[in-house]
Amino acid sequence: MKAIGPTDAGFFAGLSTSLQQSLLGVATAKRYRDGVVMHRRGDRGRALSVVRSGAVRMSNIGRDGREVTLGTLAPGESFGEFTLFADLPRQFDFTARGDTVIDTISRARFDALLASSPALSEHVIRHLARRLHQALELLDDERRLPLPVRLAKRLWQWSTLMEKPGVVDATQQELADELAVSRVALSTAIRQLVSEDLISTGYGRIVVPDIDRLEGWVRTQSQLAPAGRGMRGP
Amino acid sequence: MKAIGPTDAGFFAGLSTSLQQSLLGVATAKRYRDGVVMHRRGDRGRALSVVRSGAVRMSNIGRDGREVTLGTLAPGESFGEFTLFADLPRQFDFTARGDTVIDTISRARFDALLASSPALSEHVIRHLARRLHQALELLDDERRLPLPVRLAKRLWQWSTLMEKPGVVDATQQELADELAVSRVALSTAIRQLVSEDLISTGYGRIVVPDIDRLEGWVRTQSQLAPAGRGMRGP
DNA sequence: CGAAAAATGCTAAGTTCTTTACATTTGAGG
DNA sequence: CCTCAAATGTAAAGAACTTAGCATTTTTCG
Repeated sequence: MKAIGPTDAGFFAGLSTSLQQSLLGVATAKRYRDGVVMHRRGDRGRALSVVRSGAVRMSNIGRDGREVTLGTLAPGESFGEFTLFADLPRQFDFTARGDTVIDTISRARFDALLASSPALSEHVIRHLARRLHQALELLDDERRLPLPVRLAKRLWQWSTLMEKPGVVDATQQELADELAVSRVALSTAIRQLVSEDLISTGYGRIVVPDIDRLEGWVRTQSQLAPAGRGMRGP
Repeated sequence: MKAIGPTDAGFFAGLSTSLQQSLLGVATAKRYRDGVVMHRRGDRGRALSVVRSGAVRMSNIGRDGREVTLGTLAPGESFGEFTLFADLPRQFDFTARGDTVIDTISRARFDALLASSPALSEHVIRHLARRLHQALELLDDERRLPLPVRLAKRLWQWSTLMEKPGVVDATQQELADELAVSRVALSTAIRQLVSEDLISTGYGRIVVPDIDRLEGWVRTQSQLAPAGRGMRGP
């Protein structure tokens, strides 16, 4: 899965160039190979991390020893906010997916910048609010939408982030993990989307021939007001 | 469901008394009767709301017209952060549950205070980080834990918030909505907890005789490091 | 090229949850 | 106290998903 960033959810999105440079100036780049565990649940390291390249998988281990994936962070996206802003230990395991480079900013350095820059404060607030919004939407989707729609939505989102828009490089097992279902269930959902000509499959890849049409289908199926651009009140 | 606040997640938790008073000073109290819809998805009203008494249910309407509850906010908890900090429209419908009083602070007034108080800024950041943390934990729980454990966890959390600790006043239908399962499935889960002597049932109520034991059981079943007080790194 | 590894396709049994339906119990209000 | 509405208990059928297993296709790499 090669993604390009930064995305809307990216930590730097909407931040002034000068502040971006201040932050990157105090950041340390670290490189991780595929599969390397960067942080474990419970760790108390205090730092904000931004994915520069590659991807980071957030996961947890169930009582039966199996991993449950919570999501994958694309370049531009960040993690470690809790260790920095809420003084909480790491909530999940963080694993590099593919060769991955992470920019890390220590809490001390971040706090120093934060103290001297109200604009950065505002930005962090906006960033956290957006992240929370996304998390709640994900929760809502998982409760409300049938699997094929959830899959389509995820594919739509990813297809726009990929190096080649419309080509999602991920195995069915990885997609199944992302959606927290079995590979068999995912396979069935894929078949449905294929039969509607919304996607086509390849070896280790899904191709979305018409991203806009997929988006439209998702909107129809989830049947909610756009809520992105949003409707005036009464 | 009568709860007392403010909780850990409450907006005012950890905020200095003087700032609390400044905020409440510019707040407007509004009263809603049981079942009244306060905001609808897509509304663009910009204000932060804090539950003073009663409760607020967040929900959404699926394509088949049925409501899906996302959670219930107890006294002290807040909503509307997105409209204030991320300039996003309302994500859900907000409905009063029982007679409910809400303190509302307009965006303009909040921003004014925010600009003049770095301490408030810090507080908002901490608050949002905590909320995000909770949301991700909920998502993780939903993916990882079987229904009886999820139910037990919710009951444990609620039982500590209630007016009478250990007594959760909610119907099985309401609990089922909270957990996004059918009443039949919830009933089965309740039976399991009852058979382990962790809870007992009443008419419109669940009684938790030993909250600590319930907490211990949940921890055993979810089998994760405490992560609250948390383990040093290597 | 050829073998091994990885990924997909598919089947079948078993589990969990939903839907629907109805009987029973409990509490509220006249 | 009595009636009715609300809440609970339970059963049966069906849908969705899991688990396990194996065959087939595709890629990788010696």
